[in-house]
Amino acid sequence: MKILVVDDEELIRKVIREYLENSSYEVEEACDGEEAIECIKKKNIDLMILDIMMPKKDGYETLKELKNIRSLPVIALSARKEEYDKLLGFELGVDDYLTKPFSPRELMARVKAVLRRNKEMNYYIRKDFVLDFKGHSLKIEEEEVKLTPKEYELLVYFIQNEHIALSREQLLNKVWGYDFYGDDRTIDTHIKMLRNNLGKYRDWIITVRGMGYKFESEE
Amino acid sequence: MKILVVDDEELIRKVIREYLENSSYEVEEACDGEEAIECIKKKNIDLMILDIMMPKKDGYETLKELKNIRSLPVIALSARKEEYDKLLGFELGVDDYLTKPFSPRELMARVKAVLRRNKEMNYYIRKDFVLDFKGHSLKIEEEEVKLTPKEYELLVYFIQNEHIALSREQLLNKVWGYDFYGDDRTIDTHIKMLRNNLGKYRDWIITVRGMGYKFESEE
DNA sequence: AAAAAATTTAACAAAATTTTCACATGATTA
DNA sequence: TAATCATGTGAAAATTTTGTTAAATTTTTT
Repeated sequence: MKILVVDDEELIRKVIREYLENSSYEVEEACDGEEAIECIKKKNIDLMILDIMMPKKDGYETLKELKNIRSLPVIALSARKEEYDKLLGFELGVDDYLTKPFSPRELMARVKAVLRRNKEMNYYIRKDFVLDFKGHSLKIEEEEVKLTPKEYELLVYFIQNEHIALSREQLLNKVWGYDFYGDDRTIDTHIKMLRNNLGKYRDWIITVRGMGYKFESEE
Repeated sequence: MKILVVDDEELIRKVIREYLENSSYEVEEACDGEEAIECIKKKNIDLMILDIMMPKKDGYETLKELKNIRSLPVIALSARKEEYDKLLGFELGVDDYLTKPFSPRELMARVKAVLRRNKEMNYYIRKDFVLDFKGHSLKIEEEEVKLTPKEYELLVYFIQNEHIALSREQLLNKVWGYDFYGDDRTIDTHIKMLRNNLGKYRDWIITVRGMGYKFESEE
């Protein structure tokens, strides 16, 4: 589980990181909304802890922009209690809320609760791209996209390893199984077919020359 | 348990969602009757919390239309207390009723009560497809469809897991029991027979290649 | 116990998927 | 720029999976 901590105060980030890492979460840091969005685009974040009052790009703007990118559980932090209604009212997708100062213990409890609620990742959603893990189905623009079993498995593996370049060998081992003794290039053919099926999102599968492929949803 | 919250006020939906999710219900939202009907057609909703006064399609119309689609427990919300008799009088299948403003705590109590009362789902109704769980019978176009015991159990399990792809192994374990040591392909034969019996709805049983089968009623 | 119904198995047909391979295309380097 | 190397692509061949039928077996009913 990877958690992104967004706060302009270095000390706060440090303390939160400390606690999260003690509970063996992975931690990324960002000191403003700008950086946060960058990070979310590049890494697979499972939860964001977001300070509302920040310079540059504040919490509200960050949440608004986030909505155009992907869905992500968020715990908001703020110094003023009155913000609460505003956060809920604006429908900015905040899962929980804490006012500063808060006890780290309390934060940890919220983190666990939110992650528990969102645990069963049933969907991978980016824009109008919806992969339904339970239903083994992919929809793009509301339309069902027919994938063969290998294409589906390949896509799932890519998504589980977003942003990471995967060698052909690794793909064969993980998707085909260690006991596959066929040709490397088999993968290329499947990549081709998968790309065709992804339609307008075909270039989310990126060729890493001399190495393999990687999956990345945005630019 | 998935609960659909229908209200035109964003803030109300948010607050209700908050409370429901804290009690670990799944929540869907709709801001008018139109959307609500759409949602009910597409997802497996177990309970609807419905505001009576809404623009576009109000609560009454929504309830009327709902009756043609399927049975579903409903808790109604309204600002005026006098509505209560009307709601019951029109026999629109409202299970409980709350006047605004109400305390979330009160709502939660009603939700739990209604779900407890309706726990034993008696019918699964889609168009003229009517599965009667109590009577162990299936009717299509008013005609009784004769199912063998295995076919019936298989169908029930599919319906309880609508939209979810089920492996042959899982089906064997759940429908046949953990102590069945026969052939995988037994399922295929039963699927064939079940499909034949479903007649014009035969393709609600969808083949998930390389994996198993899933059940999905509408398009 | 016989008959009927339901379930399971096995075999084959049909359909879909996977793999291979040859060649095209595009990138990189000398 | 030519040579080289890695990847893209199309189509046939090989394989796998599913659909279907019919016969064998088990269970239930009469």
